[in-house]
Amino acid sequence: MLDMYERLLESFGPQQWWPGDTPFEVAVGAILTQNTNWGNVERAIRNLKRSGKLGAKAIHTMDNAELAELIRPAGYFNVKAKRLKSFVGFLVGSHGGSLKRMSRVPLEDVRLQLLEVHGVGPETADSIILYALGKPVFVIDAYTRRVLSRHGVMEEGEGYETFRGLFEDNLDHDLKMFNEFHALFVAVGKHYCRPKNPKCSECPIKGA
DNA sequence: TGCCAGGCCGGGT
DNA sequence: ACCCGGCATGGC
Repeated sequence: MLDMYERLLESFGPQQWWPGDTPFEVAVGAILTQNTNWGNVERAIRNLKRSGKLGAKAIHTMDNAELAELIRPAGYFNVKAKRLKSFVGFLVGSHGGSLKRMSRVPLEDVRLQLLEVHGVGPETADSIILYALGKPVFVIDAYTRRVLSRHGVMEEGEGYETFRGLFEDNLDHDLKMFNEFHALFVAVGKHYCRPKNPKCSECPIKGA
């Protein structure tokens, strides 16, 4: 696994993903980007900022229709409006509206809490934990699965936890490295592992 | 022009 | 325990 990381880092360089202005913005982005191009998410976040609504209280008190209109460019705007509100409801109700406070809860505990939130599945939960809370969990996404299965490392249909275990059981739990590694899977996936356009023979991790 | 994007839920087998 | 349809905008 580690040599794969090093190859990817050498090929694509540091990705420096998701600095975001605040952890809250990062968490919102994690929900908005579900099955969605990041460029569209940025527009939605700009709309929220421009309206002064990018905050826990603002979203908590906004009605679904108004929120949906603001996040329209991110697609699935009706379902995502509900999901954002359920996440913020959880944040306010269980952690005083503060990701800082939420980050005091041990990793596996906060992970189980997030998975209870409507609209937060394993990838979104782990993206929030890694990129907004700054705790070392390994995020698995469609690219990770596809790249690994195309290179014969694991069956694509294996469960999320099986993929997560592959990394977490075989690597140091290093925040910076987990952060970069996941982002690098997205980068390599976009270049060499599109669903109907695989270019595995040119992929830098070939044979790793 | 289709195809694709940093998923998840609910209902049906 | 899986499988599938629905959700929707915007770039290439």
